[in-house]
Amino acid sequence: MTTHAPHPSEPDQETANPRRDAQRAALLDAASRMLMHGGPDAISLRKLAAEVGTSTMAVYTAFGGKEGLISALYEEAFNRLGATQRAVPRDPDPLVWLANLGRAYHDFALANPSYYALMISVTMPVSEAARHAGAELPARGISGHPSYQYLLDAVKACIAEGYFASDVEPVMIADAFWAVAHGLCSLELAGYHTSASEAGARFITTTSAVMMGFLTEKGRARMNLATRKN
Amino acid sequence: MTTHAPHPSEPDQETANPRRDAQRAALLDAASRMLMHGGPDAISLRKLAAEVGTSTMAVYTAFGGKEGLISALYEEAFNRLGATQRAVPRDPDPLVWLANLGRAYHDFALANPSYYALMISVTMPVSEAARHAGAELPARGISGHPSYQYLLDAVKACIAEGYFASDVEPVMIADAFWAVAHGLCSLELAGYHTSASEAGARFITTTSAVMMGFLTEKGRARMNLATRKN
DNA sequence: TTCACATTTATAACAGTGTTATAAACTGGC
DNA sequence: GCCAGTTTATAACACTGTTATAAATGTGAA
Repeated sequence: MTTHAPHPSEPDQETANPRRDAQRAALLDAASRMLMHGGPDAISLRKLAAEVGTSTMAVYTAFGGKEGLISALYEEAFNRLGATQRAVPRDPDPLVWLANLGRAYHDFALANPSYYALMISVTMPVSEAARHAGAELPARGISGHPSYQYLLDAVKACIAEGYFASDVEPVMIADAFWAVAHGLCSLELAGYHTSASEAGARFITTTSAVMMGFLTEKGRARMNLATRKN
Repeated sequence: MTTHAPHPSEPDQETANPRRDAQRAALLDAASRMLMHGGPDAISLRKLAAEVGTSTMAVYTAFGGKEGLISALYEEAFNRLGATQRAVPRDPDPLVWLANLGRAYHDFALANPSYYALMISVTMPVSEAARHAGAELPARGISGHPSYQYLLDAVKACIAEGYFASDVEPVMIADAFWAVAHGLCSLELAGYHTSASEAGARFITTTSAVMMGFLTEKGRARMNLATRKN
């Protein structure tokens, strides 16, 4: 609902038109609501224009078309995810930090299912079809995004601390965690897990399992101490 | 590819008339091709009817509509996955069996990206929108399907053999492997992994990691022996 | 202000889509 | 051959995103 307008940190010089930005924000907001209500297919340019009180042409001048609007929502989704990851405190223990990053990812996916589905849908093989249609994808996906960098940094810290084996590439470990988190969120959003507490336990169990897989002997010993402390 | 309809010399089983089934198969076949070409959205009932040489009404009498046709493709996808899982030999070592099941899942997803995307898309939060629209989902998803049963059996065998801890529910372990495999396939199909060999290595690394996480002390010792043998 | 240029808007038309009502064609059983 | 019961083809309906066009609006300089 609060699509942030230009603020002190980054003054947009080129688009200093408040009227245009307001309508653009209103369109994005209404589109976001439609997205959350029934997925990307539920976004109708006509209904959207009617809701904001303009014509469909506004979408074309502001976003270049429906695809551009969805790309904007796509960016919004990654920004929201990045914000949740940024909010995770950098714990002195990198394993704790990593676990908290995972929990934040999990919470985000469950709190914003439509946004999560959107960023996944673009990330899915459907993108091949979209690419074939001549459309350039909005971004390379999560890689290169700040949210992935946090994960990678946490993994590197775990390696530096001696928790994880140093003979495995950090990117591979980070991708493993990413894949696990994504897969778990997907299944959970599909409704395969009855209660929320069970889903939480499942998330912890599975992420801990893959964590265990990358631990060194020394790291495993430390891990056992940590679990005993809890 | 399709049964020869004109000649009535076919031994008529008690099943309904072969002419109808032939057209139904032709429609499903053409729809499958459209699906593989550009995803579910690329399936146009008009183009499909034109390709088969009939009208759009055929889709309604055979499948009840587009949704029914996609449901049929959905079932087809699960049947194909089930066939690949069934083809995996039941190795005396359940850990090997489990690993081979994972590889088969991986191979299927990469060989049939559109089918995989379809079964995932229905499994994804978009289903909530579809359910809200009044449509009943074709099935409960992978759970309850033979392909999941193979996975669950392999996990149970690993527990019985002493590889995996017996204090963790088999379903939870199976779901963990399922989530990992799904997440890895999703990311790979999105094109995040450059070479196929790297993707294969990543799959083995990650699945081995989560495997390691569920191993008992005894299982870990046996696992080390196995890796040494390779 | 006033004019000229650029942009954005609204309207309508276009090419699609899935779906449905209706009437013709076809089936299988007598 | 005839007669229900289906299935089909056609056309219409209600949508969709997109685009051409012209009016309205905003913008910037004289």
